[in-house]
Amino acid sequence: MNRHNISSNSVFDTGLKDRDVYDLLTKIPPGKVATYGDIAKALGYPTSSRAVGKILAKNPNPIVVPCHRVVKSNGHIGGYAYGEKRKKDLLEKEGLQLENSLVKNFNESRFEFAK
DNA sequence: GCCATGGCTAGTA
DNA sequence: GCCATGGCTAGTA
Repeated sequence: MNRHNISSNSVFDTGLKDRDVYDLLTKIPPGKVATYGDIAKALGYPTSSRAVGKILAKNPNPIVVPCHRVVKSNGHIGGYAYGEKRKKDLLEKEGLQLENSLVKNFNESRFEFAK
């Protein structure tokens, strides 16, 4: 951080913006999931899946931003700030079928972002 | 240097 | 389950 950047999300930043990630997440309806890579791609950073994970780890507001609807590309549910158990419970409550930590019918459960 | 990834492989059931 | 990779960021100079 320096005098040219008021924050890491400054308009002078060239990278992925936290705000854009959070905004996009609010579009995923209950019962659907997206992958870290999907989010990155939809925002124009096709190789930034790990950066998305780090942004979600900062977990701004779990009430309005459904971080729990973001999973790994192989269907594993991935991590969660409040523990994987909690993530599973939330996803199941929303109607997703899980087998251990894997999303059943993964393809059918994926949300497609508008292009 | 880290890591809430991803994808490929070995090894079990 | 392992490891290669990308991209962020803490922390030094």
